[in-house]
Amino acid sequence: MPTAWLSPNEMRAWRNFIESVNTMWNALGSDLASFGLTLGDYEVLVRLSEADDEQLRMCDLATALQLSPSGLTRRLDGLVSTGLVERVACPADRRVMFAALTGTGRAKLAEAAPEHVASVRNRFLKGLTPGQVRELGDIFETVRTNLTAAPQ
Amino acid sequence: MPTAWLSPNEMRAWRNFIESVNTMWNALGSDLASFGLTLGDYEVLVRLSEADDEQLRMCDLATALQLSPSGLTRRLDGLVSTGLVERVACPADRRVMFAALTGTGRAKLAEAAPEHVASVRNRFLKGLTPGQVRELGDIFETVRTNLTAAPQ
DNA sequence: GGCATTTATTTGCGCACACAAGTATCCTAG
DNA sequence: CTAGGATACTTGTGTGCGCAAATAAATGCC
Repeated sequence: MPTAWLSPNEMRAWRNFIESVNTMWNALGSDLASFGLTLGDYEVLVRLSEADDEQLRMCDLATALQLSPSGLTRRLDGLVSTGLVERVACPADRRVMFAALTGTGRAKLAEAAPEHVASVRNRFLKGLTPGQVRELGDIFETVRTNLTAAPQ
Repeated sequence: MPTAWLSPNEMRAWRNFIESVNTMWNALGSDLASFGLTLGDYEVLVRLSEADDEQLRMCDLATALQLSPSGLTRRLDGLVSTGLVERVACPADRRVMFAALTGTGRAKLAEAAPEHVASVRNRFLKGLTPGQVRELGDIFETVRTNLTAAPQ
């Protein structure tokens, strides 16, 4: 297995990448904290707001968020306790629970979204040219496709 | 505060990015699991191996790894218990502890590194052109600089 | 129709980490 | 040389999440 070391360019890309991700994630999270939301909470609200009837089955939501079933259960517990989301039983299949956006949840998302978008710009996209943004989309489309293709 | 929504290109970049990062992180972690290492453990070994005398002060290591002091203490506990790292008291300043690579730790890193490099290639760099890799380095250098510049 | 299998969710448990407080040590001003 | 503050690390506590097991319900096979 002739595993070449990373080239200088590759090393530079990799190091800058991993160093950025963590910092950026923390920054985005603390920007959202003023709304009483975590990044994870926000993602739930976005997914639900985009869904038909503003609700999703737990398992579909877990998949979309790349979360384990139990992880989603717990994350939802928090959102339910603050009234942003509610659990709705499915009449057609009594195994499934829907996570459904409440009016409060919709309002909270509307309140936080502009700030979050500004945050993404500020923390991530700010200094990049339109060409770089396009390239970034291409690159991570490749990466994403690559990752889902190679399961193991 | 005229916060424009994300353009289609920006949205595409952002979504592909966040969707990739989590999956890639998990993949890299599970690639390392066969060596009994977590990604965090591996990072510790790399940093120590690159340091003078293969040792670093805890606080410097914590900063390098973007970890809280307590987080590093606990992470090191694991590595010490498996014998890959040891704590060494500093004679000059009795407050500080060095984290020092052991022979076992050096060997473990040498064993895991080629596989990890292959993993980074396979999970991340695989489908990218050299031009894209260079661009990636540029982009995340901008992002990283941007993030450290804007503390709040 | 009845039983094994698959699917959906929650609960028990453990791990990794952050924050705050505690302890030890060093540094600086007077 | 001593008091106050800064610095380095660890410990107490709580949170978020994954894995495995438990529960419940649907589905498929005979």
